[in-house]
This record gives sequence, structure tokens and C-alpha cells, in this order.
Amino acid sequence: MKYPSVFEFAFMNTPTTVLKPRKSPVQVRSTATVEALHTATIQVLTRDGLMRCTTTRIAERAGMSVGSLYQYYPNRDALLTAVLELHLNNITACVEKACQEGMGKPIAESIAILVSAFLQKKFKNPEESKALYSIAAEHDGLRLIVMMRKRIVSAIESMLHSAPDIHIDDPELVAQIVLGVLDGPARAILEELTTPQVEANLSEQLILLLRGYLQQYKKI
Amino acid sequence: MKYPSVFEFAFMNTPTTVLKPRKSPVQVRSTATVEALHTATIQVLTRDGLMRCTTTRIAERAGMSVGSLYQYYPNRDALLTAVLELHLNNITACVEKACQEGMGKPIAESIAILVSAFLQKKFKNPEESKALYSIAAEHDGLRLIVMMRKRIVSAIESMLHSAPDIHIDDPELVAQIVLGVLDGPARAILEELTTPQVEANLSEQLILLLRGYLQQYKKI
Amino acid sequence: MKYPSVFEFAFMNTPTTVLKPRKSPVQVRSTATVEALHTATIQVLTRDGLMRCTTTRIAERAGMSVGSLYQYYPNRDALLTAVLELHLNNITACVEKACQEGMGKPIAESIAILVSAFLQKKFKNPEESKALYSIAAEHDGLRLIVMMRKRIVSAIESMLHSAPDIHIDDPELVAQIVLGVLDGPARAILEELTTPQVEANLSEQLILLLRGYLQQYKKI
Amino acid sequence: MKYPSVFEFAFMNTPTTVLKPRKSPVQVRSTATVEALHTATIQVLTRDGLMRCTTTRIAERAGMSVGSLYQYYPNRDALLTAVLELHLNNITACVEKACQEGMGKPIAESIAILVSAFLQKKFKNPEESKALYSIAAEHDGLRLIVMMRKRIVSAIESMLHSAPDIHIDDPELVAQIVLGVLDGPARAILEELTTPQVEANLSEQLILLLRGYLQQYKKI
DNA sequence: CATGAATGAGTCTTCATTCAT
DNA sequence: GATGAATGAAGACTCATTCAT
Repeated sequence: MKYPSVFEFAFMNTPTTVLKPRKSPVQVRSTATVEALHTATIQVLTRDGLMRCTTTRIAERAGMSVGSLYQYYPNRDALLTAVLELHLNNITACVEKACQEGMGKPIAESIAILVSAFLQKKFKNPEESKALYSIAAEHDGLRLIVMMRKRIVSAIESMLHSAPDIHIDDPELVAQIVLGVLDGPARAILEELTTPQVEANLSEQLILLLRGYLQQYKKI
Repeated sequence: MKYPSVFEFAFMNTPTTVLKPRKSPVQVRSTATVEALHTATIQVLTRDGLMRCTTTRIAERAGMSVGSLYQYYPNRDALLTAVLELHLNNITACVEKACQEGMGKPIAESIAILVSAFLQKKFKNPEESKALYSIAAEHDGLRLIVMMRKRIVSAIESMLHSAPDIHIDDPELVAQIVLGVLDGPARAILEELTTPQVEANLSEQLILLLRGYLQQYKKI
Repeated sequence: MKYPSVFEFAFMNTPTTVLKPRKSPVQVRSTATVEALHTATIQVLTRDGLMRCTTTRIAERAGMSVGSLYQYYPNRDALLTAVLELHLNNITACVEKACQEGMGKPIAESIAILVSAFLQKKFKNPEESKALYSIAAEHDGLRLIVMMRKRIVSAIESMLHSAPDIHIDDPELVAQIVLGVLDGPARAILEELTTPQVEANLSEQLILLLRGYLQQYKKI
Repeated sequence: MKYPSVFEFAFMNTPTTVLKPRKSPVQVRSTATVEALHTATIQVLTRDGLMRCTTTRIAERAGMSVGSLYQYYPNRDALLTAVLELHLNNITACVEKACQEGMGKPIAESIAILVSAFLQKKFKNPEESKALYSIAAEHDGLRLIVMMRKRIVSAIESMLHSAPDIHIDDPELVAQIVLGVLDGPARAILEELTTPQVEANLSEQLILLLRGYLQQYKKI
């Protein structure tokens, strides 16, 4: 049974099949409450880690009682998943927009747009991005990730396809590689596995890298 | 407080002062027990996820009682860390060897060696590789990851430096990017976020990618 | 790390910075719960001894779940310590009051007051007194005992000092001995090591004893 | 079911009904082993406290395996009880001897002998004495304490009775009080509740105290 | 006989979830 | 609706005891 995520019922008009939410945020107060919960969740997640991110702490941080939390989410997982979904959708939408923007432009240019948009989003709230990886690993998180990945891959694919100066036989494959390449180093940085050196030059190097890669698909 | 890792007491003869190893496997069955624990840990991790990877389940899966687990590891974390360390060390050693092998060879060739070694190791036990990512995020896991990353980066760096046909001003930076690039798509596949298509062509594409990247550092 | 004792949050209005009291009994039932815990603790302690005085048993005896116990006390020790402190403070206050009362009176009279007050308190809830000896030996219990002892010794000392008919060079020493003398036989009785004979005559004998002792400090 | 204590089968010829010991220490080695166990027990008890005084630690400290420990004692309690019994018997025997020695002497003199013997024994190994109090609180310990107390009371009673210069109607009562009085301050010191001042003057003050007490039973 | 690996019941403690007020 | 007290299943970990080697 999949509970409606906040994302689904409050921020988008996705045609996803929506089960009855416990309570519809028809009133302003409700929306504010839900947002407070999200903020609190991310804060607690960041501060205390996934395991210590308990419903009580979230509620406390959000300035309400546990009981109220359960008025809006049927269980802890539903809340965490909602927060993750929100985050993922945010990134996805951004990347989609960037790809839209890069449509029809020469590959060198569109790559720069993509890289820039991707990194900007990921590193806007590094703590948040990092914290959310822990949720992502859990069962329901994977489902979301796969879904969002598909959307991003699709967007990149379109962009690659529309580039006037290259030709790729299997653009989906290349799009997947591109996404993986963007994600790898970004993740390493978020998990604090690298030197500041890398962080400083990441954007530049990724552009270099992807241009070098796609150069090889150049039309004669 | 650092507990002796399996690695330390089973594969090396480090004279490191070891903080009370719960028990060194002197008898034959002890060794078997420890190995059973490792296997079971990875299985449970894969099957149930980190959060549900409890000592009870591990022991049960390993066909022993919880007590036995605690004969060899002072706590859950120590076991998880030991398993991670074993795995990481295995990969690291392999990559180091590959880099050694690629020393002095033209970059196109050495890249192929590196990619091949890296992927081979990662995908030899996909389940294992995947499962261990979750531990890596944990406190003590990070320490290990950082340590191993350093070793790998260092090895790649040396290899890049020794390539006769390229010149890189900041080889460490590039090495870090290379590692990130290898890891990103590999991870996506392991976490089952991609299509079989990607898996089939990963090696080829990564070689293409890295060659394109490093091509740009070619000596005139 | 000092946990807030029941004493502190229920009987005094200390402005002491309290390290996260698990919960202050704001609702009526909370107070009842805390009291039930104290009673149960003493009962289990008496019936089963310190080692078998487990949180489960206490909760069970108090007619609640373990979880509830932990709503009010962060761990077993905190509960035991709180109960001990409550008890000790009760006795101490009584003895202090008795000493106050004996101030300035001839020694024979003040001794009678002291002995009477001490025994009355100790034997009012013999079970309780007995049970608490076992906690007293524990780490945090010792601290409390020492503290309370100091207060009692100090009170006795003042009383001795104020007696018009004796003169003692080292009243603290004598006060300590007096306290020890009161405690020894009382303890023996509480631990059921003696005959009823002793219990019946204890008060009389102690008065006899202490008078004989202090007689020797008589002014000429 | 009462298991034979070491004490019973190895050091005294008590007519106590003795159940078959697990193993009779007919060989020299056995006696040595048993002694090693006793020593180890007291050391661990002293060092780690009753709760941490595990069979494994005792065996380790005694330089043998747990299995061997169980060759000599059917369970942990039996060992602890045996050690306590040994200790108590030692003190008891000493006090009995002292009382024997004080027989027929004037009360002032015999009191000095008693006090001196009692304190000497108690403070010879303060750590040991203190540690053993924790065992004494447990079920089977009490039985022993009661038994030994009876013997001591009896001895003191005889001594009091034989004193040429006093007459006591109920010597058993007085003997109990005397013992309580000796034990109270001694215990306070052992539990480190007092000042060094008290420790230094204890003997003197106790003699003063008891003389003052018994003076009141002087024959005309 | 000695050893020490294995056992598992029993401890403390946490936390998602419910429900009376 | 909101609250927060109560619940109890579940997890980590310990240790007395047994028994195969």
C-alpha cells in the first residue's frame, strides 16, 4: 500500500493514482504544518542521522506533538519518502529545465548548461543532499530514485538527440553514462571523500570530461 | 576505539596493538565461524537492508546463536566494518595492481587496464558490492572509504604520471575525477537503477569516456 | 552525568540546571505513575534483591510497561538512585530536625531525642530501609550516602557542641562514631540478623550506650 | 539444594551435612586450584565489582578455563558463597579466639582485646572485606552471616558472662549490641563514608564507647 | 581431564504507533 | 483537532552454563 506523498497531493498535478490522504491540506495551516514537518525532518536527519531521526524528534523540532505528525502521515516511512520525493523532484525538474534549455544547441554548449544546473542543485544544500542519500537506500526510496532517474535520462537523451553537431546511435545508453558520470564525483564530494581541490574544479573538469566523451560522436 | 578488523587479524601480520580482539580464531571451527559471519552479514545486508541487518538475523542466517557472533566481534558495528574493510581492501589491492601494470604504458592502454580491473572486481560479487555501500555511509565506514580512496587515487595518479603520451599539471585532481567517473555508473548499475543495455556496454563506454577526457592532456 | 532525581523535581524548587528530565509529571496520572514506580522498585528490591531488580520486573510490578518507566527515568540506575535519594533525604531531614530540637539540652536528654528520631524513621518502613542498603553500595548511591552522612554528622556535631554539660575536643569525630553506632545495630536488625529480643530493647540500649559514651566527656 | 562449599570440605571439620562435592581435592593440585579460584574471585570482585565478577573473568584470572572452574564449583553462586564463608569463618574464628583470651579478665581489659581483634581482621584486607559485603547481601550470603553472627554473639556473651566485675541480666542482648556497635563504624569506614580522622581513632573510641556502656553493668 | 566455542535466556533500552483526555 | 502518556515489540549485548574436541 502506497500512501500519498506530500509531493503528490500538495505540489504537483501529477496524474499518479492518489490514495486518500489522511487529511487533505485544504486549510492554510495544514500546508504550513506539512512544510514544517519537512523542514524539521531534514534538519533532524542532517543533525542526528537516519537512525536517530525519530518521529518524536521530528515533531518536536517542527513544534508539534507526535500525534499531530500522524495526522498528516500514516507512518514514519511515508514522511521520509515524501521528503525524499520532494527533493528528488526538485532536482529532476531543474535538470529537465536545463535540458530543455540546451535543446538544439551545439553539444559543447548544452553540456555546460547541464553540468551547471546539476551541480548547482546538488550543492545548494549539501547537508540535505547528503542526508537524503540515507533514505534513498531504503526500500521505497529506490523506487523513487529509479523513477526520477528515468525522467532525467529521458531529458538528457532528448537533448543529446537534438544536438546539431553530434550523432549517437544509442542516445539512451549515452545519457545513462552521462548521468552516472555526473553523479559519481558529486556524490564523492557530498560524502566528504575528496579534497577541496576537487570541489573547486569539479564543474570545469566535468565539462572537459563530457565534451571529450561526446566529441567522439561528432558528425563528420 | 578501534576494534580489530577481520582483515587485520586474518590476513596481515600487523604488529598493531589490537584492542582486545574478542577472540582470535585459533581452532579450525573458529575460522569457519568468522567466515560464516561475513557471508551471512552480506546476505542479510543485501536481502533486508542495513537497518534490518540485525545481529540476530545475521547470527540466524549464519546458523549460529547471537552469542557466537559476540565471541568474535564486540558489537554490530565492528562486524559490519570488518566486512566492509575486507571488501574494500580487496578492491583496492586489485586496482593498485592494475595501475602498477599500466605504468609507463600509453594512456589509451593503461586506461583500458584500469577500467577492466575496476569493473571486474566490482561486478564479481554484485550483491556484495551493493550491500556494502550502505555500510560505507556509517561513521566508521567513512574512515575506511576515505583511506582506501586515497590509496586508489594515489595509484591512479602514479599511473597517469607515468604515461608517456600525456602531461597533467594536477594529476591528483584528475585521478579523483577518474575514480568518481568509474564509481558513478558502476554504482548506478549495482543499485539496479539502469537498463541491462548500460551494463553490457559499460566497460566500452567508460574507456571511451576516459580516453576522450585524457586525450585533452595529450603532449604535443 | 547527573540525572534529575525525583526528589529534585518533585519536592524542591531547585533552579538547578537539570539534564533533560525525561519528563516532568505535568498531568495527574504522571505523578501517579512516578509514585507507582517508586513503590514497585522498593517492593521488587525487597522481594528479589538488587540483582534481580530489573526494569521489566519493576514495570510489571508497577502495573505498567517498560516503556513508561523510561518515560520518567533515562535508565535503571537513575530510578534506583532517585528512590534512594528520596529515602535518604527523608531520614536526613528528620534527624536534622531532631538535632535541632535537642540543641542546648543536657546530653542525656538530647541523646534520647536523637536515638528516638533515628530509629523511628529507620523502622517506619523496615522493608524500604533494608532494600535501599543494597543500592547504597552502587556507584552513584555512594555519592548520595556520603552527602547525607555529612549532613547528619554535621547536625549531630552541632547538637553535641551545644550540650551544656559536656565538652568534646573533636566533636566531628564523636558525631561520626555516634552515627556509626546508631547505624550498626539498626542495620543488623533490618537485615534480620538478630533476635526479636534485640529489636525490642534497641532504643533503650542505644540510649544507655551513648550516654555511657558521652558521659566520659562530661564537664567537671 | 545446598552445594558443599570449599570451606566445608577443605578447611574445617564441621559436622555439617556435606553433599557430594563435584570433585574432592585429594590431590595437591586440586587444593591449589581451589585456592587460586578463591584468590582470583576476590581480586576480580575487588577490581570489577560483583556484577562484573563473571565466571570467565575469575577463571582467566586464576589461570584456567571456565570449564575447570565448573569442575570445582557447580555454579557461580557456590563459588561466591564459598569465598564469603571462608572470609567470615576467618573473622569469626579470630573473634572467638579473642573472646577466649578475654575470658575471666576484667571488662575493661577484655573489651580492648575484643575490639583490637575485630578491627585487625576487618581492616587487614579492607578491599576484600568491602567486596564481600556485596555477596553477603545475596540470598545465600545472609544465611552464612546469620550463622557466623550467632557464633560471634555466643563468644562475646560467654566473655561478658565471665567478666568478674560486671553482671548482665541478658548477656545475649548486650552481646548483640556490642557486635552491632563494632560493625557499624567499621562498615562506614570500609565503604569510605568517613574521614581519615575516624579511621585513625576508631579503635580508641570504640573501647571508650564500650567501656562506658558496660560500666553501667558494674557490680556494686 | 582441560579447554574454550557455542548457546540462548535474560537485560537494558529505544521508538513507532495508538488512544484517552 | 491536538496532545503526550502508555505501549510493547524488537534490538544490542552479556554471561552462566554445557559439551564436543
